[in-house]
Amino acid sequence: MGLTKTEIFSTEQNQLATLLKALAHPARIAILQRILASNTCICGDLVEELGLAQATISQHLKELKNAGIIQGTIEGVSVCYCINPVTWKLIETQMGAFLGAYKQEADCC
Amino acid sequence: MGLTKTEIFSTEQNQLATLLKALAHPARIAILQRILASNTCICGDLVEELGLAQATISQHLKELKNAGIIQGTIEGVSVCYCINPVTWKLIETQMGAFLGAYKQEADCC
DNA sequence: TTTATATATCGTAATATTGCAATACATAGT
DNA sequence: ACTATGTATTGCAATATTACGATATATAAA
Repeated sequence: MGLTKTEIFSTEQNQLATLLKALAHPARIAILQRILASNTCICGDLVEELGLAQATISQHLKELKNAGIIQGTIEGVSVCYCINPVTWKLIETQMGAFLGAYKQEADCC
Repeated sequence: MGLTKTEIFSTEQNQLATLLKALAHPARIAILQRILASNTCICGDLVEELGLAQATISQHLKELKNAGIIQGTIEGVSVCYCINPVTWKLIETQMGAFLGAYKQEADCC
């Protein structure tokens, strides 16, 4: 146990859950907001700006990369990260469909 | 360690992360989709339809309830669950702002 | 009151996540 | 080659999550 039973759910359910899990940490939200705010690559900077150790931030960046949410390019000594537009669009689409499925009708509870 | 450093992030970052975390499991997405599909309360039913033990589903329902995403009303022997419209709206707003902050400009990476 | 049914809680095992120090790696400049 | 700088990886401790059997609780029906 302690292992999610992915096999009993649909591919879309698992995919959306995986994407949301990658977003579901304040440090990763902060990292993404920092990238979004600059509207371009972010090279370095992140370690000084967030109050976390360099190893911790590198780990969060790796998770975002693994989920396909960001992509990195080596730029000399440092690495530049930016949003992966394809995955971002996917999140918007899947999340939009999920959230939009709620039609607020008569209150029942 | 093993404990998220919530104190170094903003209230909004922590709130969004908490809400997304509650959604970030295929079983909980499936539960919510089941409620959304019926467009009304769901009383019972969930245990037979998902392939998880009753205790496990009850635990997932509790997490969704704790996050304020669903609300339950005792209806005789069973309990009826439905979407909490306030929280659902909050998720839509916060997530919309977060995702909408991405303006796809020139590719840099 | 007893029984049946539905849901919640407890306890526990397996696994995952978070955070960081230490260290490795990789590139730029000297 | 050596050094400095930025990032990744490793190893580990603390904590959280997932799943479920067993059991408790609560209401309805007999």
